Amino acid sequence: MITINDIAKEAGVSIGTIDRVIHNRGGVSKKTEAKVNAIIKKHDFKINVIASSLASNKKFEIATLIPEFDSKNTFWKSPMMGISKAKEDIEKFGVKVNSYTFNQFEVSSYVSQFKKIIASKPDAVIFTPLFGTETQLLAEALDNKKIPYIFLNVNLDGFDNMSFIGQDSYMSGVLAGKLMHLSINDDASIAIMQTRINVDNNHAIYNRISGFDDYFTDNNISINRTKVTIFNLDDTDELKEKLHDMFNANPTIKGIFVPSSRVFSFANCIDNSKIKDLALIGFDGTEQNIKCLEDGRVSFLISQKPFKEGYESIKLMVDYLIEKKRPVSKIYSPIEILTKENVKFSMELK
Amino acid sequence: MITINDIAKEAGVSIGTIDRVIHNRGGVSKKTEAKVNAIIKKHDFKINVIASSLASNKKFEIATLIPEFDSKNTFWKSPMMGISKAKEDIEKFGVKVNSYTFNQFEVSSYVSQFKKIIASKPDAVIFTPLFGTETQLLAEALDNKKIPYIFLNVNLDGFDNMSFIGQDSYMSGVLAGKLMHLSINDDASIAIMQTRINVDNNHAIYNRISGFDDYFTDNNISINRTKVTIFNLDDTDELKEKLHDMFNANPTIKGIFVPSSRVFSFANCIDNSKIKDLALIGFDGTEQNIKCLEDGRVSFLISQKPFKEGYESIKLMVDYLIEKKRPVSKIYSPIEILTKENVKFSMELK
DNA sequence: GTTAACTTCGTGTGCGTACACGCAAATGTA
DNA sequence: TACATTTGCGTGTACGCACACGAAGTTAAC
Repeated sequence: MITINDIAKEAGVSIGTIDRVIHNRGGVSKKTEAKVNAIIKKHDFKINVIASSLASNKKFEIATLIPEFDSKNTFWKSPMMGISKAKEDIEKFGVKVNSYTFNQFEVSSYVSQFKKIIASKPDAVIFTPLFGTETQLLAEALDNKKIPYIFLNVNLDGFDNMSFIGQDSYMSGVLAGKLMHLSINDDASIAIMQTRINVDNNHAIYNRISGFDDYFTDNNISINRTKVTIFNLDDTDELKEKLHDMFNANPTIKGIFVPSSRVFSFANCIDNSKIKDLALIGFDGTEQNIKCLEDGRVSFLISQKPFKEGYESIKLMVDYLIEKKRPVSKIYSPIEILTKENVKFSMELK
Repeated sequence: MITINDIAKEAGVSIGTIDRVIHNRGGVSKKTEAKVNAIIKKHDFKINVIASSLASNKKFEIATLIPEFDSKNTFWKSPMMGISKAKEDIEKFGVKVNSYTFNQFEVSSYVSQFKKIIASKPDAVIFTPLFGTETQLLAEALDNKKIPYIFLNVNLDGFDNMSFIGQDSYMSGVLAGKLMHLSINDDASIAIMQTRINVDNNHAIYNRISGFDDYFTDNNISINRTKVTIFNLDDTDELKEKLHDMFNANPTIKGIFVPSSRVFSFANCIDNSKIKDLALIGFDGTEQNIKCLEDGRVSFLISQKPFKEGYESIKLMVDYLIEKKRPVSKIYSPIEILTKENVKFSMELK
């Protein structure tokens, strides 16, 4: 393995000069440059990434901004954990990650956090552009400063974002439709549970419902589907009552589709005797959901590996910052089907 | 980020001593060691892999031995690609990977390749212990030389292997059973396609069939299941004839379970008009299988991410060689369900 | 001869690694 | 007891390889 030193000797110049040639930093005569390049080519010299990253003590800062999570809305916990994991992994490369969160129900919190980020002069930003209009303005600030940014989980068109990482929510809805179709008889009917606007990750939810609906429409399956709206998922009494009314009004309901990560809330409000005959399908392998899956109260969970999304978004950005590798513009996470049988193997390897 | 130097200062000793503590090289008094360890723990010091691998100009060599693949038996292609990818990734850490393959139908090829590996004096070996008796002898040689090894894809008990990475084939069979059950009516019947012994990855196949069977038995589902044996999958004529006979003999067959990666062979030998009403379930997201999935001739594929298995086995070993991190003794890959809807998102991120 | 503009050199830096060596206490020997 | 030898514990530092910047050398221009 040839080193910069060997080249310097062979070319009869110092390693400083070699370094300038390699990095095109100028200040080298045409003659010397040609000579050095010839030697580099001759020996197929490749820069030693290890030594390089040790020497170039460049310190990058990446800022991340995603919605906060709490014990009820745990959706954003996984991406955050992925970000944290990536943070550890890349620390050794001298890249710092500063994580910010915002309240997804308050535009003002989004804006103010974003402004903080811009003020911190990061080298790159990874964020969830939940609010279109405001993002317009904020992204412009990043564009002006030539700060690269990646959209995480929510995609908006017409922006200069380097990439988008997230799920194809529509397709995951279609898949949910298929699984539901397999799980119930054709003469049964289905309830689609909706929550009030501004729910956790509501952008995706809308698409999931479309996909779910379209599966039945496109395949000419005439299973009856009812949309039921719940106002407060944390109000167990309301939920139980609503469900009770629902089953009374429509006793043929055998499938319940919950297009959010809250399927466990429903599972916990249905009697054990009744739930046996029901197919519940929901999203995201959160702790509570997995519990329901394991004891058979939920049939399928669809997960988009949100941990990995968070993790990869950082890794991608680091690859860009350090090695100038531009990622592709859209990266879809896998749409994973979780069942009782495979769930315990579904956590990330390692 | 805390360095070895900071620790030395804080402990009031030299960095040499810190190094000895970190690597357990002895020659440090209990007192000093405790003190240093406390500081290491306090600051959560992690060795800087970059600097470490630069300094220790050690060149590790990992040998891998897995079955060869060809255009028909493509199962082993993915692990090999995972190995190749990992190879690239770790090259910069001064770790070399030498890949060997053997003919899975010839014990002698396994043994001779293994002997080559031992002769090459590798620092670690990753291999598929397909033949038990022979492995006994060969693994002993590794034990004697204190060369660590990981089992890939096939697990054998009673060995000193550092870890096993592979799938829980039994459970993937159970899952296949569940999906099959969902896909057909209770009055239909199922054909389980067996191939002659010595088929690609036959170890797993046996377990898959057990799992599949047990799903029905354990859940008291009385769907009729027939086992059909095919001698040569590459003989299209034999296959077509067998299938034809089978459907004649048992017209209620609506589900076909192929416990290997060869489900595409079956799909390609069934008329388009007939296949519409059939549920075909197979294993592994090989190119040909995915094609069948996409055009609807196969309902489900179950995949254990063999690429990732290959990739992770190397990474795990590198972590051990460089950082002395011992992996857990058994690592199961996810049992992934592939459908028409999610298959295009299932390739690895990046 | 002075200045400015180019080129190139030399070296400290990043962070561990590993080995040579120093020093003191413990043990051995006569 | 007096001295030598062995152990045990630590120190100091030369690497590994590229990076980056101040300083010095060279050339050309006026």
